Amino acid sequence: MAELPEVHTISNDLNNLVKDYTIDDVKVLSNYRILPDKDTFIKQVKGKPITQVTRVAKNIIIELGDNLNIGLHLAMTGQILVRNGNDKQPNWTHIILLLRSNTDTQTIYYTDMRMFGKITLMDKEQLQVLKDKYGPEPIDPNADPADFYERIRSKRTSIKNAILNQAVISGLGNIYATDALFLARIHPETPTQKMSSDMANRLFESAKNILLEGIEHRGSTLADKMYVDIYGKEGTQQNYFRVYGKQDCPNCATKLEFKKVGGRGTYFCPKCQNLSVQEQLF
DNA sequence: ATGTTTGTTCCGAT
DNA sequence: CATCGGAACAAACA
Repeated sequence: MAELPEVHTISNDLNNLVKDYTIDDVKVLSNYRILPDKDTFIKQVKGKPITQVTRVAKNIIIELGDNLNIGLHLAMTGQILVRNGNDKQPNWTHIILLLRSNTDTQTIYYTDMRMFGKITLMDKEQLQVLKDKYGPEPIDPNADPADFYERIRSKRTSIKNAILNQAVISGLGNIYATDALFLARIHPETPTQKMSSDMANRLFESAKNILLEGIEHRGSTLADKMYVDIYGKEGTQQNYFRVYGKQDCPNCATKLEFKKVGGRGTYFCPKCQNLSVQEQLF
């Protein structure tokens, strides 16, 4: 659920709220996946100041200074929620952080319905290893479309599969990838080997634009409401979806096709995103 | 009730 | 040996 725009919104808000707070107490309520292990996590984190909250691809990084970082991956149903101390504990809470500044306290709940996410304690070196796993982000001003093209062409799969591979390009998930392909007018099943540099440029630009739009709209909240910001508020990008979850092409009103590509539900316009049209362009 | 659902990793096949 | 596709992970909903 949490793709780049959602993680970006959460990490920004969290940084604004709790930067320079101290972690007063940590409660772990389940056998959630915590690395290296639960006891080490509690011991290492307790009493540490939060120097900054940042983001690496779809990971939230809570920097504690002293060469220590907490990496949070929300996967599909993870949430970070701020509630008043006397509010009811949210469903599926696994971890509670009690934070304190000179003048204020905050309670942060980490929840995850399906428990696909994980929490990793990392030193500087491990954080670098994590960063190195990821391809460039389309929203990075330094990212190079020509490099993107090379990465695409090094794969032998569908373009949809390739852009969901975070080592090729990071930040896209199924929803934004689907809309990015529509905006670039590229059929999701186009073999990467058939991508022209012009198609790659278009796709890179579309991916950048759709992710920036998602950030502007503070992410997308689907019917299941699994993504909300740290205050429990929904995003609005779902109101701007081009083809994801839609019936008809917003461009030509043709009935959209739906099929599994790489195991993921994929919507596309058979007319606007037509393989043979692309070959003509090439 | 069986089939779906957002992300990632791992295993078997190619 | 490297790479790719698909299953698996867990839970809720239709």
